[in-house]
Amino acid sequence: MSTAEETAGGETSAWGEVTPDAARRLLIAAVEAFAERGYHATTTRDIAGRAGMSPAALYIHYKTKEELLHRISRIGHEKALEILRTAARREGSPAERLADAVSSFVRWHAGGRTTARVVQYELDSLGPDARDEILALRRQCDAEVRGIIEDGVAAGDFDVLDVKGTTLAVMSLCIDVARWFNVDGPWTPEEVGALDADLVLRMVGAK
Amino acid sequence: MSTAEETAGGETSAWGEVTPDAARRLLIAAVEAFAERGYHATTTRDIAGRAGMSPAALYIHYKTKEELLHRISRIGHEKALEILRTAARREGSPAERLADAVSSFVRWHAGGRTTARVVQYELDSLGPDARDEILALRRQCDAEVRGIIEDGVAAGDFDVLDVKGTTLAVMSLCIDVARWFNVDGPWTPEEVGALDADLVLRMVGAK
DNA sequence: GCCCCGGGTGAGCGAGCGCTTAGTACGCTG
DNA sequence: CAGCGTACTAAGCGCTCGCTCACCCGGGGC
Repeated sequence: MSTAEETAGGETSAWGEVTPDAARRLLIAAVEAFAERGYHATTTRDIAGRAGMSPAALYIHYKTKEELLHRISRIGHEKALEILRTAARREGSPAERLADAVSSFVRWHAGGRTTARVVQYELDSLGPDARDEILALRRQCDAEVRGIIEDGVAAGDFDVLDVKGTTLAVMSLCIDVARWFNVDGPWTPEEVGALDADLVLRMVGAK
Repeated sequence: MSTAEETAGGETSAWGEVTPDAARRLLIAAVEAFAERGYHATTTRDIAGRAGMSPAALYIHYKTKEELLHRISRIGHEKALEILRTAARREGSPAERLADAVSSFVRWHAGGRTTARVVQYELDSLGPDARDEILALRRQCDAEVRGIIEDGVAAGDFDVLDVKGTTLAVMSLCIDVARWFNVDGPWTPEEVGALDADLVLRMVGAK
């Protein structure tokens, strides 16, 4: 139950759009199980059990186990894109917008590590069609960040050698947080967000 | 066969210490399979098939499928540690040593992406004892990088707010290469290594 | 009051899993 | 060339997987 309670605070609210209630409970159970053990090591019995239902109940709301992963992945990527888009399109200098994008994106990866892990690392478990759909969302995420960096370069605020490569490095810094961040560790999501935002501003040579 | 040939050039040579020949072939087959599909999605039949042997042959050389992952993970981490240690202990300024560490570590993740993926992302598939052993090696890797950064700070060459956090960010940049690097993509391992080394020097505020 | 229908269950199917066992081919020793 | 150990295979065991099916239960319309 500790995991359910742990995620119940900050993460569960993100799945409010999923209805009916039983389908949402199954989805949340799947996120937790996939994050803990990985997609292939998770059984449908485990997911149903965490949701307090029989194994067969899963198939009333989802056609296959993969559909669960697909739904989670799409909703998660849409949320990630929304975070980056909001930061990219706000008022402010390129440096402010980049720092905002990085710190909020990192906070999402650290605070919602359960979801972020599934979203970032279980892509290869999807079939080709679903993967292609998710990859398109991922490219849009990259494009938002690249856009900010290009703005900074155009304005003369940033000093960047390789915009595309630097964009990828910025994304690496944010995404890899989901791999190492530990809720019981020495940092809060806010602290890591602030630290990484500072490091990214250094990377782009912000004036 | 294309995968076998692809890795045969740069990666297979790293497994020279594994004997006898059949055990090495099985290990290389396992690395490829684990990297492509993940540990849990890989079957022992698949590993044996790639090595041109029957399923039962695997159990002459390895007690379990997990032992294969354990062996791969240990050898890989030892190689990673050796790379970082060599860079950390060479002659030169902290900036030169840090750039060397990052570029060679990144080259290893990009060029040997097959191996690096297994080493960096399949840790949780190991049992508790094996995982603890590997985590100790991982902490040693972090310590080597942190040592260089501390040297730079002590010498007044670097300007760093949070040494521990910056170390983690540097590791993130390197490790995440294994997630996104594509052999058919626009960059060579050397180019990514040089780019990331430059970005890391900016992160630590190298003079 | 009865029917119906959507959400749920218990039991279990076929398939594929990790791993074992009985038997075989082969090279080395005397 | 007999004897033996090592490396390997064909067959298959017991189990668990994703998923299905026959049945059940409770609330709304007539």
